[in-house]
Amino acid sequence: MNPLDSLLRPAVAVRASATCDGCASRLNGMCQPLDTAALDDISSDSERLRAPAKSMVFREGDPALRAFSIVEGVVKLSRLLADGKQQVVGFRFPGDIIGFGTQRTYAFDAELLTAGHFCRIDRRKLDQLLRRYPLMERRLLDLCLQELASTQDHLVTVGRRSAESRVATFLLGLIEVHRRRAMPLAELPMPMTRSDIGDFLGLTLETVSRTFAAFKRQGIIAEPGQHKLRVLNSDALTRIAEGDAA
Amino acid sequence: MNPLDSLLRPAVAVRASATCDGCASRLNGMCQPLDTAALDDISSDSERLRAPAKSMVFREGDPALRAFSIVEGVVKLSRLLADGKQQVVGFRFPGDIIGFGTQRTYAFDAELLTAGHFCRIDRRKLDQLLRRYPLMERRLLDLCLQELASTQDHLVTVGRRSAESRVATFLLGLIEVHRRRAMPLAELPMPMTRSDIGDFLGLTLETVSRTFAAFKRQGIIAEPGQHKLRVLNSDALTRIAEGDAA
DNA sequence: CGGGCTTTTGATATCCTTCAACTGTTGTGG
DNA sequence: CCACAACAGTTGAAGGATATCAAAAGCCCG
Repeated sequence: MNPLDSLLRPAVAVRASATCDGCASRLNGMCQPLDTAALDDISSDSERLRAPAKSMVFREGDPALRAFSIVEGVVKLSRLLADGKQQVVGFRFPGDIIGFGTQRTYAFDAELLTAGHFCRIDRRKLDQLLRRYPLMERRLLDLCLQELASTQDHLVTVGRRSAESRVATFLLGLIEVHRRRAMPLAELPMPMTRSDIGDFLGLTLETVSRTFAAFKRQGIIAEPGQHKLRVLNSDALTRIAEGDAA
Repeated sequence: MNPLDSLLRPAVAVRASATCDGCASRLNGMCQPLDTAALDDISSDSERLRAPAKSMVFREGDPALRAFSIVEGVVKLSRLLADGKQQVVGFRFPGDIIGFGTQRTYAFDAELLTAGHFCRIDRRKLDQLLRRYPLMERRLLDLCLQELASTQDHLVTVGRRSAESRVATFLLGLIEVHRRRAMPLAELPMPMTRSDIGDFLGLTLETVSRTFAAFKRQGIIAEPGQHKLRVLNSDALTRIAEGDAA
């Protein structure tokens, strides 16, 4: 398992698969094993919606009444700590599914970092679908296991690595997210703030800022504009991520 | 979600449920929703086995040919890093299930810390069972989601807390593990080494040792013998775990 | 009894946090 | 449209928490 997967979702590649259309096509990850009839079911049971940047998709503890498939936008998943700090559990991108599962309530906050566009399906309807199409349940289990594996990877990153290594790992993850989606790699959008990244990596925002500055000085990355990232030397990032100082 | 859950497994309480007998009774967590016929199926499909302390139940990357239900013993789950360090992902106790899922290979090493006693079921047989009893698949998904939630909790612990707070959280988790199993709380077995605990909490073994020493000095805990723990003031632990220095 | 762990404890080093000031950016209402 | 407030990012200096290195003591197994 690749340590970069920390911020990747299950290999929910946005396939250009035919049978899925409209909104349902984006539930791809979930629907992969289904036939056309099933997809029709889902299409009719789900609805699209838009939301502005900085709005909450759902909050930790809210009754988990629906699952969301991200069509457009970047979502930050986080939990609040007693002392007011937050731990960012991950970032989610188009094609990812959030809020699925069988728990009563959501386990974390989901906040949009950019304007967003979702496909939403009611929990009860999802349950019906699961009953009707057992393969979907298997698929959901797969997704969950992959998510578990990537969370464990992230645990390794946060628990045992230097600040430089953590930031390098984060950046490589960002690249991978876009590569898997076959999106242009020249200039990656990076809507999260230094603070978000710090809360994800277990660092302060100052340390993140300094590390970015160092990487820029070394010509490893560039930031051609706000929230835009250009990776100039990903090999160097790989080396740094792997923990060597050499 | 309780931060202590980090080292707890899904609420696989060992119910004194009747229908489950012999080996299958310990697959309780998995079988919970099943009827007697199904349990017979499982009983006949699973086998018991014993293994000595320090033996490996399975290794990261091995083909995931079977799932194990722990009847007796404590198992350490860990992943190896490039630089030779290890990250301990969690500890598992009697009643817990390890190695289940739909992945091709195991995602981590599973090593016995004590002598152990398992119930083992073949992956192919498990798949057949899942096909035959869809409820079991749902149950597996539940387990996975709970595991995910507790891993995220642990992420918070490792990412954002002081050494004292991490150790306190670990100890509270140990208490909770035993409480849930209705085992005697006066003197907890604690088979893991300082090094294991450090690798779990993202600390060095020296820091763990010093923190234990400090807690003993303050009369919060005692170690009446090797690998035995007595918690004298769990309120203090709770306070420390919650991150205050006050 | 001896060898190899594990644990403890000390001294020192270092990485990261904290605190603080300043700059740059964005969005908003006059 | 500009001024200003709020927010995001940068940079510096100092201090602290934890890692690292080292040595000795305790414990278990053969």
